[in-house]
Amino acid sequence: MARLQPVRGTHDILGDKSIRFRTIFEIFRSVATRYGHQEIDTPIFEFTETFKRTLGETSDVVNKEMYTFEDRGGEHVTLRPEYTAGIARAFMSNGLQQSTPCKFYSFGPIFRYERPQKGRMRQFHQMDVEIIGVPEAQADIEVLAIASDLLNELGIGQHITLELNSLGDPESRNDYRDALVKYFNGHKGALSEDSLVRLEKNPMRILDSKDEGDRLLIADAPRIGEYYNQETKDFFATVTDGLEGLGIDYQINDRLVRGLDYYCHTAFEFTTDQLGAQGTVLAGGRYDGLMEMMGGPKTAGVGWAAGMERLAELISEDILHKPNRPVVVTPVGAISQTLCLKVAHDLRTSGIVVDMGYKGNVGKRMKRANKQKAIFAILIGEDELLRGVAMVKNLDQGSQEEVSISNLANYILDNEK
RNA sequence: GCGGGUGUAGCUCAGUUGGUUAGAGCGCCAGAUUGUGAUUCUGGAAGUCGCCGGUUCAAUCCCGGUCACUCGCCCCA
Repeated sequence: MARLQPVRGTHDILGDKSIRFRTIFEIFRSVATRYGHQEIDTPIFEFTETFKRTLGETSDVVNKEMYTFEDRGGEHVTLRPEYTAGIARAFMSNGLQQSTPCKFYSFGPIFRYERPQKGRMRQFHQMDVEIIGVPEAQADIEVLAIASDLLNELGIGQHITLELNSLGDPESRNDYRDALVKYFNGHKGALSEDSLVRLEKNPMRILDSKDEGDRLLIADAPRIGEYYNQETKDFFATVTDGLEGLGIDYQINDRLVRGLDYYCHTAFEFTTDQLGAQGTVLAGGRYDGLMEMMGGPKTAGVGWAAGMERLAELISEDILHKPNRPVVVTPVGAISQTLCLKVAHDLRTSGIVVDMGYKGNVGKRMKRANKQKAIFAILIGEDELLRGVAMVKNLDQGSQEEVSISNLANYILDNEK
């Protein structure tokens, strides 16, 4: 038994969970498709270099969270810890610079070597949306609209807040970073241990700190808004105006920063208070510097990723895309076995969900039909066989009536809800 | 990677101040009911008490380690 368990932080997806995943993905696909996005599936692993270069050597994702290994050919590869780098790589590999704008969506497993918690695992699943090759703020608005539509159609929009910030263009961002470093350097003695490390590696991260002492300092720290140049202000105003025009609520959070190095301008997180410490359900932003950093031509991009497992915990039972309740075909005695197989097959061909047990007497089979929440049981014995009819029992009402076998499919299609 | 909690049947959980055969509910299987389900009744199967080691005449219980889960930190979807 000891080893008959999944690797730490991985889970089997079956039953109710599987239905939840499918429901979310189908709604996601429907929304993304309506915005003209095309599906893209990139490999679940890439050369390690692809992620190292884009995520930044100092990020936690690169330093302690990647599933990296050497394959038999001596290549250094890594299970993807996020989507954007792989999609950007695919964009360049396939020469899509010729075909911008590119609007993509994707769904699949993501891997991070982390300590598991609720809503956080080592293999989890993300849905991803990217618009590549559009420097205009309209793309930011559109991508946020997709997110908003998705959460609303999942029925959880009211539990989720959109937190929005602008990291500014590179000039604004650098000015602000310098000001921040200067400020915190003057208060080193009061900073937490974690934040002292952040000060060296990723100073803007300090703004995120949950440490109480840090929070006092942060309250008086320079605000990013004070360092926006005109271009940044205009860009951000276009985004917020667009959201207001679409009736999408947001909250400016100027402490919201991104862990990844390639973001600029718009950064956002959709958060909830219903998932403990893992409140972020969907997050993303603009990454105009990414492609260049990867060695390609300068290409704008904006997108987001949403965590499937976290969304699956939030959606309510009644939006689930469950399969139709089955109809159960029940031979009464061995004599009608062959006919029942044929009847079941014909009903399936007509699009009806049909189950037929493999053994057992009528009582057993009815019990099983009930357990499967079947809507009808179709009983065919010697008597019915000879007369070309079937006994159709409505398992909700307990009533039954004879229906001619040639008319069975129509009868069921007319009477199932 | 750091700190706290937990681990007894498929599931939810009792229990043993260390002592012979470890319990319940739900679920599962069978029968009452071999041409009719849901209720009911009767019976049954199912546990290396997470794993390894230590203390002890004796450990599911105490101690150590380990694995997994869980809550928080770091970080993130």
